[in-house]
Amino acid sequence: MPKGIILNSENYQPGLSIDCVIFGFHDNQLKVLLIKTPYDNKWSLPGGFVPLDQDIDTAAVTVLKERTGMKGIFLRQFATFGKVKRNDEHFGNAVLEYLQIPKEQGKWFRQRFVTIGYYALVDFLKAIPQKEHSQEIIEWIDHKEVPELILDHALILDKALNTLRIELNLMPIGYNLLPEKFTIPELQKLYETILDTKLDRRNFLRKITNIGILTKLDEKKNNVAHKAPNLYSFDKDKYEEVLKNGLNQGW
Amino acid sequence: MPKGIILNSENYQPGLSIDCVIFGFHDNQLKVLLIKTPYDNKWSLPGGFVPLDQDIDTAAVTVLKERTGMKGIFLRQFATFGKVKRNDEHFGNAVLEYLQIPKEQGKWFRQRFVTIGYYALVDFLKAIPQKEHSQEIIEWIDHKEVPELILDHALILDKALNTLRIELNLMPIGYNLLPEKFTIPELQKLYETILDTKLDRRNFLRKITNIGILTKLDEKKNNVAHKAPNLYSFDKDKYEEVLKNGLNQGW
DNA sequence: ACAAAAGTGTTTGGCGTACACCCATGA
DNA sequence: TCATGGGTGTACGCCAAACACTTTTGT
Repeated sequence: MPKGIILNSENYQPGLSIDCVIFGFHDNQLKVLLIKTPYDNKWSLPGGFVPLDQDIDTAAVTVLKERTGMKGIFLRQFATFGKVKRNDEHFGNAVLEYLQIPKEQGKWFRQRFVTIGYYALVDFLKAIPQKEHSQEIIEWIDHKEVPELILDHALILDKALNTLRIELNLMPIGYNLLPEKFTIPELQKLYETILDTKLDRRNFLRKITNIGILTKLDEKKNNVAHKAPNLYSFDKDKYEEVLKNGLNQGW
Repeated sequence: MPKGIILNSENYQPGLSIDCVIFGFHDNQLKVLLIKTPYDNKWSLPGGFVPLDQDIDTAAVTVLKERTGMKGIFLRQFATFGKVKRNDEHFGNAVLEYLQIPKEQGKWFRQRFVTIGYYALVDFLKAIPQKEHSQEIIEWIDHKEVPELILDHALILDKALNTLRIELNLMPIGYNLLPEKFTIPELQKLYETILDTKLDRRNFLRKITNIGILTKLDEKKNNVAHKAPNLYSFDKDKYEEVLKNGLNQGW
């Protein structure tokens, strides 16, 4: 929240917030969009409050649009966090001080906030981090080099990543994180990064093409060291279909 | 909430509730614990509010304990529901009227409630539905014969069941829903009921025993028509281990 | 004896895994 | 020409799916 703009707590769902874990993929790294808090040396997930007249999903979409300039993005609720101690007193006071809110009026910030976690998958190149004001620092950070986060945001991030790992088995994912045209090795790197393992190239190719959502383009990536890899795109229709039905049925 | 006992809204997290989808298994039916609303011909999921000094998970445990008399049960948060319109005006007024609360003081009930959904798996025979007061009607109802529910509870129930279906592929489940000693056909019926399909007996046996969490007992079920099936129990240690690591790794 | 449910084994096909060779390109 | 990464194919093993016969027990 920008300094000086005091939110009217009457207009928001009390004690409830949204936090978004926004994932992007670039330079073979899984990145997370984080915001530096001005009053502390910690970072935070982009988040917001829930207007009384907005669905929680809508509020999450709003956060995403404000922070990436993008609409119609893959966005999914994954968990809600509501430990009594998740707002520590220290945090509340630091915010109040920074925003110069008298303590009596600071009830809003010191109450326990229950926060609903959403994670989003976005095309790194299309999502331009948006500052809410000129001094704000908002950056893509490699998920392996995440600095100290406020509150329980580390826990939230962790849970988001875990959810992503599990959902990777239930649905194809690259569609949202890669540009329209991409190569199989790029897609594989994405999977490897998310899962934090190495995968076999040949087996990966077979498995991913067997899903039937990829279209091999008659085009190769250029300006590239070594042999030029083939470009692919997602078959949107088939992708949607698989999304609905799921991948690994199991039983 | 029992008639006449007016809750002090000061003590609860505003605009937030817990709803529990409590599953049991009996007579080859997947059952859900539901409560009849006194002021309407609809039913509702057991739920409650979140005391300011309680974690949301704790509040869910409390609901479960109040309603089944059981502690230490399988309980899992699965989604949070917060559409603006999920509290319809009509519902709020009906509650207020029944509880004889003046409309001015009824702000608490007419605000939009965001509700956190939990689902629980319990041993039908051990969980005795607990009334909060003598007139209350609380019953196990076959999930295929669920009557009309208030608000968006049908949606919540649906989502819970869907989550259960998905998690069935990630972990063994019968442990929580069956008595200590059970037969393979019973376990199979449970799976069939949850998934709403028929499974092959022989393949099911192989698959389920291959997981390595079952102990074949030297004992058969008696007082049963036809050939007496063997009794099994879960190997708690191995079960816990599998729970941690998950079943279908996928990638 | 018969019906209904339980126990058991085999075959087949597909998918996951492991692994090796050739090709294209920039340095 | 060499190093690096990309593309392709094959053999093996396991698991899942399909399927039939025997056993037990109550009626």
